[in-house]
Amino acid sequence: MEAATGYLRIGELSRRTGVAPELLRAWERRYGLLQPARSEGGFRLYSDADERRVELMRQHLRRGLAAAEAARLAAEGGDGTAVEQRAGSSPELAAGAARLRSALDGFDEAQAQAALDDLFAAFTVETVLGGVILPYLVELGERWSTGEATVAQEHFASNLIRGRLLGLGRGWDAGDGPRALLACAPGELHDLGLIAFALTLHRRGWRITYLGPDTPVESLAETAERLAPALVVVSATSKRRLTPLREALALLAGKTKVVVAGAGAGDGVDGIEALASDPVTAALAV
Amino acid sequence: MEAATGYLRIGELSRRTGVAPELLRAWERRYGLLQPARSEGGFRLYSDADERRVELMRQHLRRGLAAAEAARLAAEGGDGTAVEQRAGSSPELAAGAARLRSALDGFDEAQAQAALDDLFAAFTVETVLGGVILPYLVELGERWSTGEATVAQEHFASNLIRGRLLGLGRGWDAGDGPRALLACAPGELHDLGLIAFALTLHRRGWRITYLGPDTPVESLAETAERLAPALVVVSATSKRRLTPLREALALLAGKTKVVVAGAGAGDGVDGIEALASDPVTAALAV
DNA sequence: AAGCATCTGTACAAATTCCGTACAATGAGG
DNA sequence: CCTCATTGTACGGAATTTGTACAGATGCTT
Repeated sequence: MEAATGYLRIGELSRRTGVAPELLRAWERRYGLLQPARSEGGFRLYSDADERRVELMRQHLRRGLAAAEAARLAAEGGDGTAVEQRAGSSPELAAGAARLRSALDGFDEAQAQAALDDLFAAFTVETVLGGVILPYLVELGERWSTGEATVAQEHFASNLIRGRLLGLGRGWDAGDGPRALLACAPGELHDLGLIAFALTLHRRGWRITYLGPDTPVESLAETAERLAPALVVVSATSKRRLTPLREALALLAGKTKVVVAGAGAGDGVDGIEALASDPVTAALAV
Repeated sequence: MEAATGYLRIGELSRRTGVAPELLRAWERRYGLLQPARSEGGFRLYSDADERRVELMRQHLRRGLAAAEAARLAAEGGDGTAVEQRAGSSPELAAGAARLRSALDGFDEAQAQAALDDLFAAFTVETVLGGVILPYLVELGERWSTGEATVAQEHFASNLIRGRLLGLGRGWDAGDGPRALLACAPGELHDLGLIAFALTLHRRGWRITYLGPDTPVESLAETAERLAPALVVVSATSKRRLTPLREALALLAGKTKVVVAGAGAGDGVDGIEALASDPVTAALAV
């Protein structure tokens, strides 16, 4: 990290951020995004905060915001991640998350269901997924890997949440939108992230065909052949679940658009695009 | 904090929702579905709330509602500004309630069932009962008493809902919890509140014996004698249905615990305890 | 002083959006 | 069968937004 006093000139900032100098000046002039100090001779001297603002600006642009709006948000220092924004701006969401967590940790089904009820009642599905459920699952995974959480806990929580999410997905293959075919890679059992992704897609108008965890490639290919979906998504938490599928997926990708998702997707496999790690943001990007 | 809402231009909103820009403008002009802010040059700037409204609109369209109707519901349900939402308003639950109400008012059974399907899929029984169904029944009663609703409407809605609730109650006699015996007072025909109460009790582990509307005291006493329930509940919407039963109930109360419920229960009758007016909270209190 | 970086101001072109109006398909009602 | 309302879509000229480019002058480093 750069020292707080380390001032950058425009060329260096441009190199670091990948934004052309002309554009940096345009953003300053048009939106007041940056207010760099000046050297004696008039050169712009950017601080670390300026660099952060540029990164934020780029994030917002990548998500499709207009430059003017992206600049407005970036100038306010708005954190780019929807999760933290929402959790930070809403004590109710944080309270609901805490309630859910303590109920699940204590194997208290009734409390957990009630907490989920309140959350879904007060917030949109996307907000609850991205702001509570997915973060909880990540945390649970970490606690499991460090031995803080038991297998039983993980199963209890997963099954309860899976039931709720599948309930939300009722009728998700109806309608007239494009169809998406989703499945976990062979051997992969963690399907909650994929379900969250499917839910978000459905709420954007997609029809969903969900094959579930541990799906053989043949089944996937066969189903894809029959349904001719607009998109096929394969999810895996580890890269080693995907590498054996390279050839089959490449073959499939010749006919339909195929993407990989989940922590194992990395930057994509053999030219097949990878989705963002956060299912909700990923769905918005499709 | 206003920062949470990033403003989208029409192209990005179109990409995210899959609705053509022309159509977004048409919905705005024809139904006032969206009221986007404007950039200095006149470009539309949509908020997160607008995006939610479009999603809702699409959901309603997918279920076969006419565009005008879908827009009315979407505007109603998605009305919440970020602030209002955080205050505890409930977009999903409210949207479902609006859909149910509109379907029941229009004698549209399929739509009503579909709305109930979605509600029960997304929320627990208690939440749907307490948050949608019972409030709707109260409102319907008021509209009926002011002449805004017809008898036919009230019957149609009651019967449809009764069918659903009794369906949920299938097998509520099984289990090994304490037993509750429930009946409406003689002359009393409104049993939906009592059914809601029974459902909630059952989900707390109770076994239910339900005698239904207009139950003679003798039948009640007889059944109580035979089953020896841990609790007997008598429901009535008007006090005058209960007063003739005072002696019989007092006799019964000597052997088992007896409570009265419903709007007619008031503060209790002759030392017999009354339940809270809201069946769901009442059941939780028992 | 040479060579490169940066400054200000203006300009431009591609992409996007605006608005009003029109049109085609659909279905309900007379 | 005809009429009419509804609803999704299309067109086309004008305006806006936004990334990029250029010119001439000045600053910084070797």
